[in-house]
Amino acid sequence: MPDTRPDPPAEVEDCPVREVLDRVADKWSVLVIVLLGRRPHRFGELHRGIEGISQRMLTLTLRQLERDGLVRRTVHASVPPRVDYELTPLGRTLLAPLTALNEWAIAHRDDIRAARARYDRATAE
Amino acid sequence: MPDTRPDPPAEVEDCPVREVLDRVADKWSVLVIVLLGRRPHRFGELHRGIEGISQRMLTLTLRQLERDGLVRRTVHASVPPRVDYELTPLGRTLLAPLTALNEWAIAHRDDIRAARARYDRATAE
DNA sequence: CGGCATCCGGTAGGATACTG
DNA sequence: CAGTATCCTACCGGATGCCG
Repeated sequence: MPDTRPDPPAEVEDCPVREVLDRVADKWSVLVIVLLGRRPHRFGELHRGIEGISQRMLTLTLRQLERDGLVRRTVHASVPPRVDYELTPLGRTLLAPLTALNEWAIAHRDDIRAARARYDRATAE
Repeated sequence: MPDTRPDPPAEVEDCPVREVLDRVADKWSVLVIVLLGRRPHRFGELHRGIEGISQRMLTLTLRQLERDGLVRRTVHASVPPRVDYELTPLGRTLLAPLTALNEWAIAHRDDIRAARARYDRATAE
C-alpha cells in the first residue's frame, strides 16, 4: 500500500541543509571551487580565470568559502604580497558532487538549448 | 614533464555551461526538482511543500524549468482547475547529481557549522 | 598585488489584490 | 485553484578610489 499521507511531512529542508545549499547554489562559489580543485591559485589567477567576476565578488566569495571551512587562505609575507587559496580536505570532498553536476551540464546543454528554443517558438505564438 | 602553461587555457565555463549552471544554482529550482523527483505535484502542493517561497517565485521557477525542458506542465480542464507538474526524462537525469549534492550537505552540515563558529570567533577578536 | 570602503543603480523578489 | 498584475523595497553586485 502506497504512503498516502498528505506530503513528505516537512518542508524539504529544515534550514540547516538550506544554509549549505545556499552556499553551493551560489553562482561564483561553484566556479571557484572547481578551479581550486585543480590546484591552488593566487587571487589574481582566480580573478583572471573566472570570466565576469568582479574583484569585490571574488573577495566576498572567498571569504564565505573560507568561513565555511572549504577554502584555506595563506598569506605570504613578501613584497609584493602573495596570497594563495586552496581547498581544504572538506572542500575536496565537495568536489565530487560538483564535478558530477558540471558534467551533467556539459552533457545536456544541447538538450536544454533545444528545449528553450522549442519553448520560445511555442510561446511567441 | 608537468603542464606548465599559464592556466587551463580558458575561463572554466565558456558560457553555454554557465547557462545551465545558473539554472541549477538557483535557490528554488533545486528544491522544486527534488520534490518533483518523488512524485508529481500540483501547484498548491509545491507551494505548501517549499517553505518560504512566494507564489510569484514558484510560478517563475516552474516556467523556467518548463522552458529548459526539465519539467512538464499538465493542465486538466476541470473545475476547479488542476495543474500537475512532473519531471521530464531529462529532468530525471538531473536528479542523481542533485541528490548527491543534497546528501553531501546533510553529511557535512555539522562540519560547516563548526567551521563558521570557529571563523566567527577568530575574526571577532 | 591583494585587498577593503564607499557609493549607487538595477533588479530580484516579497506583499497584496485581482482574474479565469 | 492556479495563476497574472502592480507596487515597492532590499540587497546584489559593479565601478571607483585608497591602503599595506
